[in-house]
Amino acid sequence: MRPPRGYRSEIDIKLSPDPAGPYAGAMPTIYEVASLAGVSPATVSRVINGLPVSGAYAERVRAAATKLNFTPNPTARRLRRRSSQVLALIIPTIENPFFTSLARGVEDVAQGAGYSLVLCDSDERHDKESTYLDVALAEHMAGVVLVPATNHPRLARLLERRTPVVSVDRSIRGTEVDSVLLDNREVARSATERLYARGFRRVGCITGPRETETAQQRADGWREVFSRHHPRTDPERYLRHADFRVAGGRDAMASLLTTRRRPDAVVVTNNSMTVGALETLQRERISPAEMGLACLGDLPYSVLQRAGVEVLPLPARSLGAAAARLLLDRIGGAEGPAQRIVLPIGGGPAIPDR
Amino acid sequence: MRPPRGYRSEIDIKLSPDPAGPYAGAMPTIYEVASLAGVSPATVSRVINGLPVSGAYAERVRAAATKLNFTPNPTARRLRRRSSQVLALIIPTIENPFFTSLARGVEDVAQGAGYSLVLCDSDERHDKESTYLDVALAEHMAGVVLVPATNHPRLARLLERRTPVVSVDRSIRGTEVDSVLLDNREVARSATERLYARGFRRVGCITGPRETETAQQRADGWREVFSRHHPRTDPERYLRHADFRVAGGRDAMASLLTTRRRPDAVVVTNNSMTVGALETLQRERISPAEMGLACLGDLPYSVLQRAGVEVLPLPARSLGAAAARLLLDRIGGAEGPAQRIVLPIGGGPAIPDR
DNA sequence: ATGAAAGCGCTAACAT
DNA sequence: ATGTTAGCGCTTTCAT
Repeated sequence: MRPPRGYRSEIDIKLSPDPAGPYAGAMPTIYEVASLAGVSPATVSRVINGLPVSGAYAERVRAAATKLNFTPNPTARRLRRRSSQVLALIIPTIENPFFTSLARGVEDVAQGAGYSLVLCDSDERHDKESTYLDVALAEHMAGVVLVPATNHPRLARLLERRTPVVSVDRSIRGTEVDSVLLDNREVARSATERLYARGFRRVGCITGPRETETAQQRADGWREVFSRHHPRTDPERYLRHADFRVAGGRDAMASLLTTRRRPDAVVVTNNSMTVGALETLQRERISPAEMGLACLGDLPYSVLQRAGVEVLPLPARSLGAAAARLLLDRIGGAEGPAQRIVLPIGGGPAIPDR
Repeated sequence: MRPPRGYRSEIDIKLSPDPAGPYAGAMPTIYEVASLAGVSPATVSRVINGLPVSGAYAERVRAAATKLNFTPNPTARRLRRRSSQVLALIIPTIENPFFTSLARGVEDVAQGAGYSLVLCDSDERHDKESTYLDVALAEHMAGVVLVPATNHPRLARLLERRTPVVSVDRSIRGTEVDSVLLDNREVARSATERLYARGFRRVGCITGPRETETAQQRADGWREVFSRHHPRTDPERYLRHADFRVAGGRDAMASLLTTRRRPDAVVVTNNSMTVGALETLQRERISPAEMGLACLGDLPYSVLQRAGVEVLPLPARSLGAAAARLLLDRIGGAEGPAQRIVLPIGGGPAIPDR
């Protein structure tokens, strides 16, 4: 029998939670609740956790807990249970609205299920991502939603410990984890076709890094349509790889403008690069009629109708929500091979993205 | 003497970290490191924490720790120390780039000092904010950076436990906490003056909710300049209160357009409402020459030079960084009355905001 | 159904 | 300088 801080025997009458006591600010523990209710700490624990306890006891414990303003200490709980009610979400950058939307989707689902969410910004860097995965491991997080910064994230230790991981937006080579993806090829195809339908004659493409899956797939979609329209032209002449950032889009557009027989429209495969591309067009005073533009993904803080930019919204929020649901299923013990969900793009998500 | 999992007496020869053992995925503990190094757990703890240990021992412990891939369990540590290396940042919405920029500022400083950051989205709601504050308390966070959703956040319990709190961007009525603010009045004044300088004759204003401090201060700045130009006009006729969101800006601009002797320019006091205002102008086909616009804060995903919008950047990132520094000072034990830092707006922050 | 007690992994007296 | 040990607050056998 140990004498924990604040423990009171049944004889002790002074039961008030002396608010200005020597340990002002200390949270009450189950021991204090137990002695106030006249039961054992174990019984308090059972009540908190919804295990079978006789009605009378349960009531007394609840009353005591309320009176003392008791909240179970999550740290102690986590140490003992070796698990927590916390999910990690690792995104490549918090400053791209696509990922903040995705985060909202994850958060909606997580919160609805009683989990809290820790948001981590990997800054598109393998080392930071790795660090956060270690944190998730060390902190005994219940699961991880990951937008991988590379296609070989260090998941080994996490998976060894059977912590569920779901990858979103980008897939992971080799490792068997659930993933929620977009039909990138289809969305790029559709964007390209719209520009041709609007009457443009030669549609170029600005996509992301060569080694990035989404960048490749989107380029593939564009290439397919382009080659149909220009069977004799090498599509690579009209394709630029940038880095998915504003500056990259700016430079890539500048480069396309100097191409011999330059394109009269461009598909830009993400929101940030579109902003850059527009900046270049503006600087060169090239009107929307001279150079058409399609953007994959929303530009939430832009007002672009006037500029005639063809925007193809991507269901970022749904992506996050679907990933979170998949993760919660696994946490709940769902077995079976890794799932691979591809979200429809045109179909309109149940949860609107803005 | 207890026999912890994985504990090995000095006699035990089998010292390899059997990777596929019965507890696959279990993290090594200081006990395992201790026995591998042939020292006591306390010594391991001392080495980890940089307390004085003889060179030879320290070396052996480090070798053992490396070999076992040991990481101290943060949960156990937190339980024991009653404190953690984690900061909370509570923002009203992750979907406004102003706050994500601010978050980057906090993160930069936090990470530099070895703290991790938990980002929470209060959704501008008092109840969610309150919940996150409770989480911060229960999780023994080292400190909280708060963009208050209301001017009376529930800080009592946190402060009772002497957890440092810094408010950013908005101040807190009554409570004595450090705060980092902008000179909202000045920035609004400056925006208004620019529009008059550009030749507009009657500059209206769209600001945030009546009860919000920043909304009031910005409106005050506008009112001051407006009244100087129109001493006989009631400024309230040219002021609209909205909710700092896109839809609010849209409606407020629509309302201003129907005003008798309507304004020929408008100061909009945040980025989101500016987007809404622009949408209305576009729909009504009102050109930038007919209706001037100034926006308080960056519009990172917009390309607005063409639209002639006067953008006044706000040092969001610096705001976050300054708040984090203040917080770390307090965590480090800095005493003294609550500080109130007002960041210069025009002066150009040391850390650029994009 | 309830209680006693061990122990999650670590740190901090205290003893040596 | 190093080791022993109690205990942070909780959950969970194991008895009763």
